[in-house]
Amino acid sequence: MTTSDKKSRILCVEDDAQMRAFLLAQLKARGYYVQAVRDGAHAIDLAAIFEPDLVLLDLSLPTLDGLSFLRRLREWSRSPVIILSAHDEEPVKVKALDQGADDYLTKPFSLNELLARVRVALRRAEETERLLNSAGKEAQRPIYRCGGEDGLVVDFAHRSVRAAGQEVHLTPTEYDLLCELARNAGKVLTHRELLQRVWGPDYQAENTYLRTFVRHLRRKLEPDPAQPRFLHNELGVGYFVPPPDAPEL
Amino acid sequence: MTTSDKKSRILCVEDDAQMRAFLLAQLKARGYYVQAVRDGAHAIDLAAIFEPDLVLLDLSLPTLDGLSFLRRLREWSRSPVIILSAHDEEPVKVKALDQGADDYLTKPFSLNELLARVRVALRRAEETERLLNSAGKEAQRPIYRCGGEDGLVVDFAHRSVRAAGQEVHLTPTEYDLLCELARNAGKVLTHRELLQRVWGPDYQAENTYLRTFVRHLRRKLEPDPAQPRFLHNELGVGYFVPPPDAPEL
DNA sequence: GCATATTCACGCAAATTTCACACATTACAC
DNA sequence: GTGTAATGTGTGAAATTTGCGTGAATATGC
Repeated sequence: MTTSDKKSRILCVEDDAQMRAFLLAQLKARGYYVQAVRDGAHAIDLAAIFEPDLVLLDLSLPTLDGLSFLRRLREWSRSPVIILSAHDEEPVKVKALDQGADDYLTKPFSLNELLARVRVALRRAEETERLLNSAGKEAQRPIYRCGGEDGLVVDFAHRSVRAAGQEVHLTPTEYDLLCELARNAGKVLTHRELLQRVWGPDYQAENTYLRTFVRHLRRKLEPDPAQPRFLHNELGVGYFVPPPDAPEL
Repeated sequence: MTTSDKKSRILCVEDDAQMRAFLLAQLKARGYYVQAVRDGAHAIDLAAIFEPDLVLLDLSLPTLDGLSFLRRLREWSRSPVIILSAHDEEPVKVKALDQGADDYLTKPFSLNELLARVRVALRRAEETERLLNSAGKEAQRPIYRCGGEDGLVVDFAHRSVRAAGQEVHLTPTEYDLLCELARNAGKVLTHRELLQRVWGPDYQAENTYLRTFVRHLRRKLEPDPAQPRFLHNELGVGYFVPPPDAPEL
């Protein structure tokens, strides 16, 4: 085994107590550092503190279901997620995978296969980690800030947005769109890219959606929506937001 | 009209002719750039030339079986690999995953699930690509630079152009034309070539378009449009831009 | 019923296409 | 050499098409 000596951290989000105990035991026996939690709401808090290298996620959860948890997590974390579900329906799988899951196993599953897929996910994550470190790392900032004190601030972890110092409420789709732009600040994202990432792969031609939501965002964020400071259009190509302010020292 | 969303490249290694044709058709219909090949020995050669972003791999192949191909590929490539196999035995799955495969689907599989898992793999790969670019700074970002500090700079990744230190706005067609020239800097591109690549194969005779857009570009980029420094004409042949500056040491 | 998402149609601005013509360069004749 | 046609190139400005912002109407879900 040529892996680093540091234990990989696995967060296990599972409703069923028996299954939870089983996974906990098996994973710990393989030398992983495991935390288990029962419902989605707690899982979000725990994920922020624990910073897992991998998440095992049951889809049917109390308080906050698996897919919602996944979406929340993906707003600020790229940790791989393996879904463990009792449902074998194709549309559910496709949806989960498109919303950011890395793998999907149907219960009952083979323990050895699960372990193999865990190794795959951790192997990938470790690879990108190594690439980043060798290239001169720059961790993704958990906050986008632009335009100084009375400018625009997006806090990915808290899912909150401030404009001109005021907290602004955004609907889920509005927030997702803004996130996508803010995470690629300074780069023009094409209509296709935005539609695919926010609405999914079947909506790549629905330019009307984009226009509508861009308008909503501008109404809520821009001092003067007719002359955008943050949400710029590149005619015939797509949209972009300015690169973030240089962090002060 | 050319919308330059670069297609993802998929290599499909599959024994069965019918399945191969099916995958080829379905993937092409989704806008991927696909190459298909019948056996493992040829697949290795093709992978080296084609440089796929993703490999779909059948396990049972003539001349060189799937797992051997996978091991050979992994000696020099990190491209994600999805196994498509008729075998559902757990030990085979585990072995394939541990030898470097990223996913494993058992035939018969649902097309939509395969497509979703293809998207997952490509999404991951693209993410690490993006992280590398932002971390490695401009070192590996493709850029055309010519004429020193107050010269011409084209940043292909950000779709931005600077001339004489000033950011310049280009329309889609203007940008596409400049890109085509900058990508082949130092080489004269004929009228036909340029028209074909920017406007499409039906416009090879529309020399007026070229003249108009060359003029627009010169107005925006050249200090003195009447005496071009960057956008030169080869009388009776076509246009070209000078070779890029030698990278400083 | 309220908040959110989807869909539609119109006016305006930007980008592309099209046109008429001026200016160069080459080729050939004388 | 000079003159002249032929071809190719640069120019300005119209006509046309396309894309975006907008308000508002209609679904959908809690």
